[in-house]
Amino acid sequence: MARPREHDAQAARDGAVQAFLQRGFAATSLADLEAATGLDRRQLYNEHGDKMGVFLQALDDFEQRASARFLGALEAREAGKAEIVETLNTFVELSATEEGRLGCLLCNTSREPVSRDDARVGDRVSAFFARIEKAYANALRNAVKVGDLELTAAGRRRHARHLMATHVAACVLSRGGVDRKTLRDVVTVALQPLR
Amino acid sequence: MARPREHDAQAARDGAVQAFLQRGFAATSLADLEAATGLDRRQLYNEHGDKMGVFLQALDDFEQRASARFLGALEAREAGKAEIVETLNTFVELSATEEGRLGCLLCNTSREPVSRDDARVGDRVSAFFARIEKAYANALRNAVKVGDLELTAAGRRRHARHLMATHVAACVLSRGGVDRKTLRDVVTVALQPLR
DNA sequence: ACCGTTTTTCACCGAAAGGTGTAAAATGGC
DNA sequence: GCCATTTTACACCTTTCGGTGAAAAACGGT
Repeated sequence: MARPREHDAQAARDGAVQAFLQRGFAATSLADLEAATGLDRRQLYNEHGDKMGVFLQALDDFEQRASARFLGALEAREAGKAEIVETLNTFVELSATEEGRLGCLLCNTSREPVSRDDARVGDRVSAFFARIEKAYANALRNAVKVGDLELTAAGRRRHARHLMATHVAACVLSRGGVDRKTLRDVVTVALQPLR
Repeated sequence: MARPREHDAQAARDGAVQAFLQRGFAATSLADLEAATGLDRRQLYNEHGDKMGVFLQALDDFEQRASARFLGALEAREAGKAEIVETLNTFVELSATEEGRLGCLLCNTSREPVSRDDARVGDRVSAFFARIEKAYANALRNAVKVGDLELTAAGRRRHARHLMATHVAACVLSRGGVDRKTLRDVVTVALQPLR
């Protein structure tokens, strides 16, 4: 029917996510995106309309991947205390890697002006924070059910929020260049109430 | 000797800080800075060399003001448990205000590419995080000395780092649009170990 | 009144930004 | 083989970007 696509759509999306992770929305130019995706800008625009469209897609791609990788354990039906400990420890180790130094695209974006200017962006950031909180709430609920923890419903919500804040702080501090030992201490104290 | 200055230097600096708070480094143009400071770009350049110079000055101005306002109590000689509680509660209330929605210039900057590209920027961000940790460490040390708390030296450091992370998370979540009640819960749990 | 010095103002620069028009290239259907 | 359709490639547009040259304006010293 028509000319077949030559480029790898998945690789292009990954490239866009990577570019935005490194430089943010404002500082990533179309030339940067062309280099990162291997696509001509005309193709990017045919698919996503404009730069913001490319960015929104990258936000969604990142959320999907990050959720699968870092929230999957917490969102699982059988998640419990062990999964909470495991997840936060993952971030400690990650902080020492280049990937950790890039931070989280959603958390990074929350500090960009675009998250205030465009509701679609701000909403995704808020939704991601809410999802993180919900994931920890799920694990806490199970932990209580299994008898690993004693908490009221209100207490569970409070702790879920605190763990979410720790999760976010880990991403932000990691990008800020804070060393692994510092993050180790942060997580150790944050996990204390679960002991 | 020469023509006297007509503009208010302090107001101009405050304007620059405000502009960078709202739009970050990359997305703030010289035209924005002219509007925010009331100065012609030529004057900005005569004083600070280039846009980066203006930004570095704004970072320093912000740190000085933010430290005086939010770390002053913690850094005081007589700071203790009460000051820790008071400081974190301040951020909870601040989150409901427009000022809170702007976040912290240093924390916001940590996700900008410029903080990775220019060592002068990255160093200021790291130094600010370290200063926050030190402020909490000071208050914790006093609290132990007075008998309000029981902690080893290592325990104090751990808790100082955790409080620093909570402090930073409060700034970031506040900018991310998280509501006051959520932040209230975060801080409540974070302060639990001090009870 | 004049001079040296500094501030102020404004016009201007090349480069890079985001975005688009258009035609060649590559297919399946007829 | 030709057509309709879609992808690809490249040149090009306007606007805005960060940054600068140079002259006018406002003083104090003499």
